[in-house]
Amino acid sequence: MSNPIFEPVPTPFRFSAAEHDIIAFWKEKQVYHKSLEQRHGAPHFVFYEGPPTANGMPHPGHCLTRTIKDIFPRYKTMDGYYCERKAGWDTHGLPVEIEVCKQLGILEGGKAAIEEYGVEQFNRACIESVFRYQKEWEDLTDRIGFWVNLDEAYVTFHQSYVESVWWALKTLFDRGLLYQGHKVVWWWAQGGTALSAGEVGEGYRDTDDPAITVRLDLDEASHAKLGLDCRASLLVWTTTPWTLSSNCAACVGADIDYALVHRIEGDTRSVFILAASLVEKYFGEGAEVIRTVKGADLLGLTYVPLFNYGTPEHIEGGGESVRCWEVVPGDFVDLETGTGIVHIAPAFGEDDYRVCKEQGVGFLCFVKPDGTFDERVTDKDPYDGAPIAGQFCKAADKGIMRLLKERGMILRHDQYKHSYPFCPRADNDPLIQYARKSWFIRTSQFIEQFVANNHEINWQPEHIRDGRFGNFLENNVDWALSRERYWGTPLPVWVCEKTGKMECIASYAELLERTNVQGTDVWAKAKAADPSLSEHLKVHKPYIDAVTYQSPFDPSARMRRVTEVIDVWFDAGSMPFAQWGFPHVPGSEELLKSHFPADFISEGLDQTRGWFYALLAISTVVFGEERALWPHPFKNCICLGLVHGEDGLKLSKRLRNYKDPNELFDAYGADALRWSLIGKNPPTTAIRLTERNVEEAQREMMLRWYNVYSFFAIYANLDGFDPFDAPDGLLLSLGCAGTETRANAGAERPAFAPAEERGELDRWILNELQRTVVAVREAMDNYETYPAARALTEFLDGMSNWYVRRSRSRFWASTWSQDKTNAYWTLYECLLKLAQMMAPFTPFFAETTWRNLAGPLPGAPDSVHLSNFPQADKSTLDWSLIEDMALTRDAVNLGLSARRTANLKVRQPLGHCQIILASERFREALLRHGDLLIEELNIKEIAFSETPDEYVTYEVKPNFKVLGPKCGAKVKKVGAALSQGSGAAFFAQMRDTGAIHLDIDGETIELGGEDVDVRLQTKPGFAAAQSTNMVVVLSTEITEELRHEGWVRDFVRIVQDLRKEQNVAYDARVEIAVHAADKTLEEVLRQFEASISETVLARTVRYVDTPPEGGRTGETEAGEVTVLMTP
RNA sequence: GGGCCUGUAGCUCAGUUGGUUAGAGAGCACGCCUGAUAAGCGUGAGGUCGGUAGUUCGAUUCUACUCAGGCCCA
Repeated sequence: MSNPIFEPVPTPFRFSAAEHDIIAFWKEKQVYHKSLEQRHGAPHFVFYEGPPTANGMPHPGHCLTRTIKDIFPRYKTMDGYYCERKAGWDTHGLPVEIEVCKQLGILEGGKAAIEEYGVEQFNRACIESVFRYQKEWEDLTDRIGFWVNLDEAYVTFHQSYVESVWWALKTLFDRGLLYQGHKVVWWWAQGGTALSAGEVGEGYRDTDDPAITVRLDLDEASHAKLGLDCRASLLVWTTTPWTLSSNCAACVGADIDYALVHRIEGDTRSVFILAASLVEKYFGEGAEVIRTVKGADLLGLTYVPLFNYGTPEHIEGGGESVRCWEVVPGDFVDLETGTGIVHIAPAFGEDDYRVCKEQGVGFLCFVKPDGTFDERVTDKDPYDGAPIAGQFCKAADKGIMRLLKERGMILRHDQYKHSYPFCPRADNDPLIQYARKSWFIRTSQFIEQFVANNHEINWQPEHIRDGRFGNFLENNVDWALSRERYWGTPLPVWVCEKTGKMECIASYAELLERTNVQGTDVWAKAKAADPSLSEHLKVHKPYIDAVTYQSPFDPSARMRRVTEVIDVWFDAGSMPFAQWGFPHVPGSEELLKSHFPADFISEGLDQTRGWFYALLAISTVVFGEERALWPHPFKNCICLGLVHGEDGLKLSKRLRNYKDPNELFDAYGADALRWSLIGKNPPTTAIRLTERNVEEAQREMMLRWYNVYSFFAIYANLDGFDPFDAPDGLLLSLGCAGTETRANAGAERPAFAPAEERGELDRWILNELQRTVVAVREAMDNYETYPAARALTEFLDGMSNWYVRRSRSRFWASTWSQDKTNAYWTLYECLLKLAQMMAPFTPFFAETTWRNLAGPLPGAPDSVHLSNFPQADKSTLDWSLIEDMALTRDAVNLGLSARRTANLKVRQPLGHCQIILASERFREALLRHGDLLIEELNIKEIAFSETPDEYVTYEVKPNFKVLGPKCGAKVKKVGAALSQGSGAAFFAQMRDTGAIHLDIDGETIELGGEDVDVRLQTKPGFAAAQSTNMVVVLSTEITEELRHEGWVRDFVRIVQDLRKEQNVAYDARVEIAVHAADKTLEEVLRQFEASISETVLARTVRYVDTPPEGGRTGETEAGEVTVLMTP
């Protein structure tokens, strides 16, 4: 032991400390860079990092994404690919602006407050805020073992990135795919800004609103069309009376039935039109329905606007061709609420806007951006005479309703409780849906291509493709690109101030090439005044806004940039090319070509409509539509489930329902955390990150692995096992370079023997190893971590709980034999290959074991991550070996179970056991492992019973899976016939003639061996246990000889316990003094003294008459013994 | 309100051409073993496979509806 081959393994093992050592080792030796260099010239495995934002703290959910993103690149690199991992940061957008507003204390002031503060100062604050938590992010990345190149990360606000995005927008602009229109947003009128979806989601709460049913009177022309001669009205329902003045259409479902209901009001007759199924709800049972028509029959009917300022000249984009106040079809009409006819105000509803656009209906808006009615609204509240104009829209509801009631236009007035969003920044301000001028990309034109492209992607889980993502694509609407904000990629469109004609600019340099460029000095001055300003700010607001040039459309006019910035999703989705600065940066084209499309990406499920969509949409639209090139820009995508907290609910900062990842790292290690995330269930399902799970992962996987590793290291060092003479075949399979074989200098042990020459147990575990390699590769190649993790867990279990357990005595053998050599080589290979297979999942401990174990191996890489992932040939697997061992383990378990039932502890040897088999084909396998059974069960012999009827009864049942398809409905009768007859007789018939004949309804049916299952049932009164395959019956007779052997084992156990207690070295010899209370026991001990001494390494054994001073007393079946042990 | 996902042991989860004794882990209880030892092994208890109906000789599995939870959207 003076010069151990392997580093002694510390006990207990500190995972966290060891991981820090590994991180230092990776850094010092630049292992990540080496892993790349080593694969230089190999096929690329392309990975895209979805950029996180570093202006928020990383939380436990990010542990999962970073783990998955690490696993596959590591795996593929070990498997021979070249896989760069370029990090990225998402830096623009509303979340950044909100953070800064909070810092500045101007959050509640809306956009006006930012303008007042100054856009220049504001954006400088933004750029500083962007990397607020960069260190925390980098620390997490390191600590969890995510290998990614942070030094060359792409950053979305960098000039090269912004210009790349500009280039993409210009290609769209030039192809006519970028256009201006309206976008209905959730609008915070008081703050003058649209809110992000997230913010809107936060603000929903239950509120009471008026719900009124209003009549829209059809005009004369429409009366005629319906053949009516009296006043006729469509009934519409709304919870927002203030939107009625901007009504432009009434929407019906083409397939819905509508009723024309006749009513007498005073002395006038009227007809009301509404969904047929709602007539009773509105008019009671006795309503007179003149007739029923389909929605399709109502299309094109026109009606009189509710308010007199609803006149054609107010219609935006007006003119002869624009229609208004007309019945149009819509697919969103439902009959749950309202009348089946929907009031359409395109300025105040997304569906409304869409349907008007599709139908060519005009646009009306009488509400200003600040939420008040404009001057064109001439009505006054009949209650107090206050003008509606100037009132806040929602506040005007009351006056408008009074007005309509007075005119007899309201048929019904209810209250309606529903969930409605308020501004989370100012609780009492209701949000309104409001159409804003906006820029769009014509994505809806590409739906077919999106869908086809999507179909080529391998999604994990699979249902995303046709489910969530597929549905989303099919319902695609044009991408609303622009944002009326400050900190974002500026929309690179310049407008001629006279003609309104536009140009799109693809880079700053291109901008400078224009005629008579002015305004660049604004940036120059700012930079001169403060040289610390980031150069990248040049392409941002407000500096870029200052740059103007002479209009090519009218020499007297200037071109000025539009004011908007763009959606941050467009930034993120542009990363395949923008990360290289394509096409402006020299060399970017080659980089793009070699890194497109990605083989693998992964993010949380919530990114379906975010990054995943942005990537696919931009790529499809920008890089063409050729089917042959699909899928792009990613081939495989894992959609991770959401990480939930300790309580199973979604992570919440407020509830603090999760532990800081760093605490978990310290307590259990990053490996355990990683394994708990991917090894316990598929990462595509919702995952609970609990301390218990991490602790469990450590115990189940890491500690078990550590135990085997430690076992090996202890005995290999004791025995001086040195793998220096590993044959080339083994070296090669481990990915070691191999060197000249060193001379077997004075080795006392037998040489390495090939697997096929080793014993059954060795061949078994090596087979299991092969099988595991096959399973892990199969799963990983299909981007499924969970089946891979299960296969690995099972392998480790077999290795620890069966191979090592069964092989212990071989390692302890005092002299080298071929068998001992074989055991060492077998376990050694298993541990090394396990380290390689686990390396992608638990990179730290895999590295720890590899570095120690492979150290003495000629030509072994320094790091497991520089080695090759194990190969395996499925066709050479010996399945019968695997099955036989499973059968043997089954027999052992049954024997142990029987022992327990009979209360016979394993230390008590028994004479024999009888095994009764359900099938003779098991016999040979069990015979082959007879020694193993004898040892595990501590019996003298095994036998296959000649008189099974003595112990068991038989039940012969149909094998439904086989028989079902053959006999169909007759299986039941077969089953009945079998259960009525004697099981033993059927079993005998089957055994003797190979078939069973049954008479069913006068027809003879022959059942072969495959057609039936035989079940064995133990008769009562035996120490026995059964499974589907066999029954194991123990002989419970204990002869004197057996009893004495049991005593000896009791005694040995007491001494061994003492050795452990006194910390006696594994190989140290001792003297013992014994006092046995029972004289017979002493005699027995004397009789077995030689074997006892050998087992417990005793030089001498003394028998004394009184319990020795300081001795330890223990209990045997033959009473107390007291033992004193001295070195 | 719409789309998608999930409901299997007290807990966390497996379970594919539909086949009759539905599994694992951890926890619990009991026991065993121990030269891996702050480990290891076994046994046991615990199930209307969310519910209802249908298809079928047969449904945890397929279909429809329904209930509960989650996510995305509204």
